[in-house]
Amino acid sequence: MKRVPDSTVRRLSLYLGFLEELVHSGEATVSSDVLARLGGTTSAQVRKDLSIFGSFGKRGLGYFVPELTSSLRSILGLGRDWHVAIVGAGKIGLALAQYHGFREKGFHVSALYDASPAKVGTRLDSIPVRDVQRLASDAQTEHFDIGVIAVPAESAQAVADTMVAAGIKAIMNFAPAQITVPADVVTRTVNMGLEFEALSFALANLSK
Amino acid sequence: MKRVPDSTVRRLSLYLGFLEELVHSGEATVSSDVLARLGGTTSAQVRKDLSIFGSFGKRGLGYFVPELTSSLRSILGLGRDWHVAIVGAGKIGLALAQYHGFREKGFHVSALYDASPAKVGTRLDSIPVRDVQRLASDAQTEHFDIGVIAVPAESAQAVADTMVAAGIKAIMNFAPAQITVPADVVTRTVNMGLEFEALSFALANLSK
DNA sequence: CTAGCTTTGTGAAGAATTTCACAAGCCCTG
DNA sequence: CAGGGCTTGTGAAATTCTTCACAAAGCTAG
Repeated sequence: MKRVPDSTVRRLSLYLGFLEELVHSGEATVSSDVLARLGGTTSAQVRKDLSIFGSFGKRGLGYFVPELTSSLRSILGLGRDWHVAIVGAGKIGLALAQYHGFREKGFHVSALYDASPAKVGTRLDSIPVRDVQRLASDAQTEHFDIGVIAVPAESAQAVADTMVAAGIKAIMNFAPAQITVPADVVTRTVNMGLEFEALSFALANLSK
Repeated sequence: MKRVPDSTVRRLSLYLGFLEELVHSGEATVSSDVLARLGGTTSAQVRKDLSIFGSFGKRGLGYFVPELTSSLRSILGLGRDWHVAIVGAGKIGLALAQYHGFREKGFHVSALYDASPAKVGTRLDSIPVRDVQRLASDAQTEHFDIGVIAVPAESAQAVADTMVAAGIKAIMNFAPAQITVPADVVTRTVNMGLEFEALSFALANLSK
């Protein structure tokens, strides 16, 4: 398939969010111009983004909201449930495990791991916290699509390695560390420190 | 000043992280090639990134680690403390308030706000949770550099408006919502849902 | 002091992404 | 069913970002 810019995927997710609101409010159609305004971009950009995947609109009319919504869902792979294993029952791990927005989007937290004996055995919202050493063997019976790293930077690479060994092909990393994985594994790192530093940079250079 | 690509700022933050480790391990100099390898980019990219801000290296030798570290700190505006006000004492708000990494980077959480009477008046790590209605008046005596939005999507825009009214010029938004602010206010939105959807897209299209 | 090795800084080339601009298609009105 | 008004889809242009490639400069050894 044609290479899809990361920025496009990001925007498609945004459009999907708006479309879901539009479905809710009963709008039948929407134009690229309206989507653009909601998403802070241009109508040409919206059309280009969509055109990568096909032709979804009707000239003179726009896009049918329910149709486009389900097309985007399918493009983004949201038509199914993804099984998520979170490693790290600290603040971030727990916040994610409890966040219901994910469940609705099809991300189902099916397991929660930690290395600390104090946490292993406790429960969170009916999800038991298991020993991270069991991850690889658990993965043979349960299937995990996505692994979430929510541990301190020092252990991030070790956890990533465990996940790779367990056959997980997609890793979301919340640790402020660079992780390396084989080419057939996808990773994304969310580093809040970086975001704040970008804000700091912008503030420091506001006037210039 | 010359426009600085967002991607460059991001990488500079990364480099800074590596440099801090190198300072720690006592390295005297570092080459663009080493930084590139640590950051998963190319040496030319590292040099271009730095060249936007000046000339920091010595030909044939590389960069002096302590010098470059402090240059980057200063470029990123990390030479000083930023006063942060968090609105929303839910999971994300609390996780941020308690995260010590920020304090070390100069981000000082000086106030925590919430709208719920049940939370107002409680304390977290010595930080009292105050009523969000007080934000604007508090801002007249205390100065807040950065506002963090950690509330549900529905109230995000209202909180942003309050922050703008309080004179805050930089907003970090963790709510899954688009917020609009005047042109002289900087915002960044961290939307975890979007990140997971990007992972979902990648998974769904792995083979193609 | 010179030769050889290394590494920076940077124009210029190349690649990727965004914006422009317009023909083609669809709907509605009369 | 013809004309006017919209809105899409898309090549082409413009812009932005990355990579290339090499002269300039520093360091070391002899």
